[in-house]
Amino acid sequence: MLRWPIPAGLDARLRGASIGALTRRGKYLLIEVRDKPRKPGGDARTAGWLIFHLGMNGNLTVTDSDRAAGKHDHVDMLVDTAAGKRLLRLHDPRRFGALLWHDAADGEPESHPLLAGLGVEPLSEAFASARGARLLFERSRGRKLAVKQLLMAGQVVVGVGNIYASESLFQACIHPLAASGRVSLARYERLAQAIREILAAAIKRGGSTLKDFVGSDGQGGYFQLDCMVYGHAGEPCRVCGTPIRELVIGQRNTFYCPSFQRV
DNA sequence: AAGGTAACCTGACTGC
DNA sequence: TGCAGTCAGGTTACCT
Repeated sequence: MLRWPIPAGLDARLRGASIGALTRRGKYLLIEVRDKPRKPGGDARTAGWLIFHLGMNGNLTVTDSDRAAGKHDHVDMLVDTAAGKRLLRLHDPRRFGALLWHDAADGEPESHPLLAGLGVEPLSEAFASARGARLLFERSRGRKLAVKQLLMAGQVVVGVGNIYASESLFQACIHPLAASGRVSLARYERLAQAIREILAAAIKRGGSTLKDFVGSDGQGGYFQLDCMVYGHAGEPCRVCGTPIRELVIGQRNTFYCPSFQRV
């Protein structure tokens, strides 16, 4: 049992099928599942999509087919590869992750309830240049929600987790508690640009490893070392020397420089 | 409808 | 050594 039960009958549905396109939406991973052609030489048909979420600590690995399942290994899928039989294994100690099925009969995966309300990809054209700023601006008018919560809600832009929200707001000189509906377009332009830069830098550094995160190469990331505010409560701001402050917004730890991050 | 908050669950760490 | 308490990279569900 992960966040939700794994769909009943999933194993039978996957048996004999093949893997199609691998895509991602926000923090959800999508594996297209294709059925065998009805007759030899026919076209493989999209049966549906496996939707994975890794929660806080989950991981998906490809491992030897005879490797015994360990603690917190929840799902094994036996896959024929060019290198022989391998196991695609879902491991998730904290069980905040999920494995769901979206059937092709229900349309594109974007229509799945968990994906339907997601905002734009931060590194896509839809968030590029002034467009991201305009999205944040327009979608926040009339709202009192703190700007950090707006970022993390994923309804306007996805992928901005707790670390990157604090870091982006620092770079844009915006106080995390600023009412999102009162932030100007000009400041959202700084923020959108900060989000793109911070995420690109984090990707370049292989992500942020606070404890156990590893990337697809099995190596930890180093962006946590570049964080200006996250995890630095009480230390001098690397820009102005003012001690970094920490507060809790929406149950999440938040770090900021009280000197030049303004509401 | 928006906003707050409780919940899901385990492991690592701290302090007594 | 052990036990209790606290805290984590995310997201949904359920109140008001």
